[in-house]
Amino acid sequence: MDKPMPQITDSEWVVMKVLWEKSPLLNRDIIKAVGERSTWNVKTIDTLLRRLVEKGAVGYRLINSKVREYFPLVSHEECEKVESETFLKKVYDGSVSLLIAGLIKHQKVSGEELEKLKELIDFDRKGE
Amino acid sequence: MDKPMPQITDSEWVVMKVLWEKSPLLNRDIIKAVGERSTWNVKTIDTLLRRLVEKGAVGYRLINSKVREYFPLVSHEECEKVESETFLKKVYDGSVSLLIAGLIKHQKVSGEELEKLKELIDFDRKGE
DNA sequence: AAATGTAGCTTACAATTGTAAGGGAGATGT
DNA sequence: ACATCTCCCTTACAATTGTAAGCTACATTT
Repeated sequence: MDKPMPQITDSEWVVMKVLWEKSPLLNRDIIKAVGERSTWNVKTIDTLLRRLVEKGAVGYRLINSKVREYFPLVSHEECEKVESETFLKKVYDGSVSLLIAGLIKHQKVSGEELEKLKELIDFDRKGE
Repeated sequence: MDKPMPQITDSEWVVMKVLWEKSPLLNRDIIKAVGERSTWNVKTIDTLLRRLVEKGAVGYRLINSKVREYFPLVSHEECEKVESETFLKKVYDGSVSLLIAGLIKHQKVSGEELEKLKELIDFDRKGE
């Protein structure tokens, strides 16, 4: 019964992140929150939201005949996973090791982050 | 004098990877190598290559008046970096820790990879 | 030299994406 | 009740992308 995950574009991700953070939200609250994270025109945000509804990534409940409460229909985790897989495959042929090596090479990993990372790894290994 | 990095699409990445692996290459060799990694029609690969030349991501030398030898004009590393940054920003607000946590959560990191990863990290830290 | 193959140039064409404008109908303020 | 505001629906429109086909001119083979 799984529908294929809808394709969520870069711009749409911004809207989704707002809804994943807190939902349900009214249109105006979405506009406001997205507005803080972008310079898009209200109409543009409107379009993004509408497209997300069309794609089945966002749903809503009617509050009254004209006002809706929006909420995500796809989970943050699921979308993260799909995006990560696509990216990994495209750039690193699916190899996480290569990805990490790349991040380090490009100095995307600070010393502090390396520490956290080690903790994460150690924590994860206990579960094996 | 840096030109802005050309935008390289998903399909184009496949062609670039072939050229990064080995170059210069003749058209037919590119067709062959890409053909092994996709089901695209020759004409499609042709178009991708042409677009890459237009974008300035690929250059060529004339071997004779009709045959060219192609090679990358943008480095693998630079492109990796741009893609990684775009992806990180889009999905994880730029946080590498969140990315790693996500990869682990989605079980993209095998036990074996965790080991390699630790080595990488330890190696990297020696350089600090 | 004629035939054939190969590569490059031009064109195609729909879907997706980024970025919005216009209009109408119900909700709300005064 | 009238004006105004919100919100939703329809439409726009160019650029990019995926996916090719057709034509042409050298190059190579016989």
